Amino acid sequence: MWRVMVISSTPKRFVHRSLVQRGNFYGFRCWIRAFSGLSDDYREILRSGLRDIKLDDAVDLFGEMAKSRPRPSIIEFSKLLSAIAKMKKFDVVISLGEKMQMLGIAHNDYTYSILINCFCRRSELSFALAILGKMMKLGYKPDIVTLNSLLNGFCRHGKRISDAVALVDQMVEMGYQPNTVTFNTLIHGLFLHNRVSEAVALLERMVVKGYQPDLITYGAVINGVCKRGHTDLALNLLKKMEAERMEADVVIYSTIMDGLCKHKHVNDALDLFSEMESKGIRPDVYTYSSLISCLWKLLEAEELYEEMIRRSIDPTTITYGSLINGFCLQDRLEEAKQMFALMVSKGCLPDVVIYNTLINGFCKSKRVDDAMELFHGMSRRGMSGDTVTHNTLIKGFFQAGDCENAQQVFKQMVSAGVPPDTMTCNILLDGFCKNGRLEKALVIFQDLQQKSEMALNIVTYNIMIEGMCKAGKVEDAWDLFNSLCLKGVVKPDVVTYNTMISGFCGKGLKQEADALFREMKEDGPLPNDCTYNTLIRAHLRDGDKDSSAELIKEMRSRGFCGDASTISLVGNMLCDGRLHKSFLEMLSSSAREIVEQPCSDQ
DNA sequence: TTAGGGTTAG
Repeated sequence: MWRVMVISSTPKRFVHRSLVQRGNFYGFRCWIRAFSGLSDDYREILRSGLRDIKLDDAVDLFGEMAKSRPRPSIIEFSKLLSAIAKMKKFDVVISLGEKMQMLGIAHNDYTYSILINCFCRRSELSFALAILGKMMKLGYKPDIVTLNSLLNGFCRHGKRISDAVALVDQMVEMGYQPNTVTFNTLIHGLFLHNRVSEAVALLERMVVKGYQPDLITYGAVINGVCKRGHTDLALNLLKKMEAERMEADVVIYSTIMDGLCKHKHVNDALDLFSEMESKGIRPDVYTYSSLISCLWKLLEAEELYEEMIRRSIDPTTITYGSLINGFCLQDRLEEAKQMFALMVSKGCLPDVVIYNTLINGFCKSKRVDDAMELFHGMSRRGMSGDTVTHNTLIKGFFQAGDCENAQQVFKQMVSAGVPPDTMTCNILLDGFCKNGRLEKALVIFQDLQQKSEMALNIVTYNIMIEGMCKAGKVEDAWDLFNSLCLKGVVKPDVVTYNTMISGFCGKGLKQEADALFREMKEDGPLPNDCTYNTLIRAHLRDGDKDSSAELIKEMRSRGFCGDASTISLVGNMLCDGRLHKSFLEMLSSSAREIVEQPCSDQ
């Protein structure tokens, strides 16, 4: 509707001076007038400021307000729209805004501003700009709030971060004073577009220009740098806050600890945990959940769980999820299930992620039946699986060699209206290839390429190239590899090259493998340990000691070493006298241990 | 009555 209709309004401002001067008495009359015709319940909801209102109730209230005569003022409508916008139901706000239009309820600058915000949050910038134009035509000058909303729209939009930066400059030129929200929005936008150094620079410029960054500003920057592994920078920012006498809170500390843990500085994280406590900042459920999720390999995770219970910090679904995931990763499935039962007994409702974690754990442990039982348990609770649930089960059945049930789950997924994604396709293709049904995979692959809109990624092609190579169809694989290079839509990665090189080696096409390796070094992805090991084994099997030695040298110089199968091959060749002991020493330091051991019979 | 936004799980 907005697409064809330009919203109209009366430019009159509602608050009249005489009305204000008459004070409370007149205000009371207005109050009565505003709510007459509404049921008592709704009057109460409006009076209480719409806190904790549910979406359905809000929409019903809108209907009542629209029907009641005389109608409540536009201010009441704007409060309601704002409450729905806070629930992030932007599409609902937009459609109610359209309804107001149809019912002849005139918008004002606040409702326009809310609508601009909603269109921006939905990345529908053109509509936001159209409303802005309409608003200005009616004589409303956009204020900093409206402009910040618009800025947020530019920041969230895929390609318009430069426009966002330009908008701020324009705002200043037009005499607007940017505020902390302006800067925070722009900083957040820069991070969304991975422009880390510009975001950090903006924080510094803020300080230079005399704007005091707030906890949100620091939090956003610290989070942005931590997620990208720059934990040193985060710790420096923490020091800077201290220097500015700004007290970091539990969120800032938790964010840095999470970053440290995820980037393998667990001890630093635990130090920071002590530092935080010594400053009297109490860890909360986020702090504990984050630490537990990072420390699942260690006993500390379970200890931390007990500690938080002792300190009366209530675990959430996410805390339990981290613990359950930890047990699953260690294949301690019974304990995972016990934890699941514990969380349910404590009244913490499992969500789809919890189920997916457990289902994944059982599938990985080749217990697909138990995984299916959990899946049925979900239905009994009135929950339905999402794309991840189905992907996990399909993969589980394929890994158990059960193509029929894998297909069955896929069919169920489609009939239940759960949208398959690229991962689903990759799992299906890989499953059929690995279960000796390349032909079936090829049919699906062709359909996907010709008849569907599904975006295939490099993993899809890697799966097919590997499938073809393993089935001995190296020429077909090579055609597919070359078609990738020709089309240029998806770029071959190191795995693509490794798979193809391995395919050539497997067919004894060593020259082709070498040629591809050279091509890779000139104009492709960086070779990794797998590339070298594949080639080294091929050359060793061919008895080409010189080339093998050369490759080993090159591999070691790049910081890689022989993998298990290369070491085992060399070990065997050493035993039957085809190789000299020095070869093994060349491969890796850990390989020397094998030299000391007696040769196996193989 | 309008805006931004920092922490946790598959």
